[in-house]
Parts: sequence; C-alpha cells; structure tokens
Amino acid sequence: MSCERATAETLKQSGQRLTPQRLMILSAIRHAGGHMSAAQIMEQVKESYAYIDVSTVYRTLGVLKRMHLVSETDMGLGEYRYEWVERMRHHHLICRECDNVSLLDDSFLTGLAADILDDHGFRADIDHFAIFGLCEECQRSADTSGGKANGKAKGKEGA
Amino acid sequence: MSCERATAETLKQSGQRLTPQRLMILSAIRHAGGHMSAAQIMEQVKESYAYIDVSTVYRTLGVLKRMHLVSETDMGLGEYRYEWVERMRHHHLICRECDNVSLLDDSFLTGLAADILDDHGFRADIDHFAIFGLCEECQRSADTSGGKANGKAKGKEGA
DNA sequence: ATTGTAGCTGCAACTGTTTGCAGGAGGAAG
DNA sequence: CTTCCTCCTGCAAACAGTTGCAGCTACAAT
Repeated sequence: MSCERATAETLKQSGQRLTPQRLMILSAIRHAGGHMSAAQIMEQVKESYAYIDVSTVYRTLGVLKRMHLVSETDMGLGEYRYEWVERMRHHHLICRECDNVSLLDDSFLTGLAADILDDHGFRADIDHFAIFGLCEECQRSADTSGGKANGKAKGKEGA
Repeated sequence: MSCERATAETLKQSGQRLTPQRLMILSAIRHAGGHMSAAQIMEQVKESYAYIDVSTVYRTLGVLKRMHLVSETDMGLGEYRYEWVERMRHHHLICRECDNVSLLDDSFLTGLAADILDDHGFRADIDHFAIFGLCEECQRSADTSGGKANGKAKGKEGA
C-alpha cells in the first residue's frame, strides 16, 4: 500500500500529526469495500489496539472529512456512514418506504455544482449525497392504494 | 389563522389524531419566521403547557416530516432545524470556513429532481437542502494563503 | 352518553456523537 | 539527544435524538 504514504504526506502538509491511532483508522477505512459506521471502524481498529476511544475515532473522522479524504453521509440509519472518497464518486437514492438504496451517478450532481458556482460563486462540496424519496415501485403502490399511502409498516421509523 | 383548520384536516385524513400537544407544536412552527430547533419548539410550547416531553416533540416532528408539512435540515449546527414548508421553497449554501449561509432558489434543484425522475423513476423529496462548500470570499483567501488553507480558527468545529 | 380501540403521551433508559480537561506524544529546532 | 510547543489521546460527562412501555385520550361507532 504505497498510497498510504501519499495520505500521510497530505496529513502532515496540513499541519496534522501522524499517530498510530490515526494510521489504524485510516487503514480501516481504506481497506473496507464501501461505507462503514463509526462503530465498525472502532471494531476494526480494536483488533490491533484495544484501547482506542470513540472520541478519537470521531475526531479523526472529523479531520479526514474536512480534508475531503472521507465522506460522511446520513443515510437515514441513525448513524453516519463514512467512506474513502478516492473511489468513484457516487450518490444514493434512498426510498423512504421500502428503504431500498440505489446508486446515482455523480454526473447528475456536477451540473448542479456548476450552476451554483456560476450564479453564486460558491464552490459546493458534493462528495456523497443521500437523496430521499419514493422509488418507482412504491410510487405505484401509493397510487393504487387510493392516495392514503399508509401502505406498509416498517421496523424502523424516522431513524 | 383559518389555515390551521386545513392542517388539522390533512392530519385527520391520514389517520392521525389531533391532540392539544400537536396543536401547540404545529402553531409554534407556523408562527416562527423561519427555522427552529427542537429545543426552541419545546421552549415555545412550554409557555402554554409546561409538561410537554421532548419525545412528543420529536415524534410529532417525525409525523409532520413524513407528511411533508415540515422540513428537517442538518445545517451543520449539531441539531436539526425544522421549518414549515408551505412558505417559499428554498435551500441553503453554507460556507464551511466562515459559516455564512446564503439562499439558493428551488429552481436549481427542480432540474435535478426531474433528471432523477426521468432516468431512475425515483421521486426525490427535495424540500430543503443544505449544501456545504466554500463561499466566493473564502475561496479567495484560501488561494492567497498559498494553498495551505489553514486560514482561520473558529469557535466551533465539525459540529 | 357510553364504549372500544388505535394511536398518543410522559417517563426513563438508551444510542450515537460531541466536548472539556489533564496528561502524553509527534516532530521541528537547537 | 534534548527541549519545547503544539497537537492528539483517553476519560468522563454532556447533548441531540430515539425507543419500549404502561397508562391515557381522541374520536368513531353505538
């Protein structure tokens, strides 16, 4: 993993320190195939170092987030999801009825970012969006159930 | 406020009950000029009824949110902001350096929602977005400070 | 007016995340 | 190699938001 070295450089150059805890957190996120919760990151790091503290994990995630090395996304699960951003940029469409999650290509958002930059001079950070709504299927069941849309009960709510 | 009556109807028609607590919460949100935190809503309601519980406030907000009567927005303040959605739809651009908040017209987002509907059949709920990034001014100071962008210290962080 | 029931309330306990603080360690300078 | 200063860590306590539960209440039906 020579690319770890590049990350280390990036951190150092912005005045951050390179501690064993941070390296472990970094490696946990990079080696994961996709999103992770803070708890999962903790668990992973604990395998090498049992005394890691939650606050250290969150503080490190805060640093990485501010440097745009990881994205933090609220996917409506009651906890944030973190992901290494170097991989292909993508976003999510999350159905509020059936909880189904589908991918949205970044190209949908680049137009928006460009429009905002043109009209407001504001450089939007659009790393990883979660957009809530109704999937095609759930729209149909809402229609056929006569508009009352009380449709289905779920285990979780508003989380 | 004869419009309160319409809201009451909307609630009833979806099988919800109209309790004094809910009416007070509803009125607190409607009479506020803009966003409110849950704590502010609590405080407001407590003026008429001191025994209101946080969980009741959150549960009611959950109901109203699901019915798209109020929007819930994470504006990076460590707590959600709630707003009556009947007023003009709008979104926010929030600068992560100087915390400045500016308005973004809904027209920027309707195109995105239409694109998503066309390509994915997904009906996006875009009631109230908070988009983070760098405002024009902070982009300039980041450039002139030589790219290191350590620029300014702030009271709050990652909140 | 009475009854029945689904849905709401307050309480207390809990989860996920943040913060203040005192001590500890990275790493630049000497 | 030591010194120093800044930043980082772990702990504990706080905060925002959620949930299970037992009892209560709105409101439709009678």
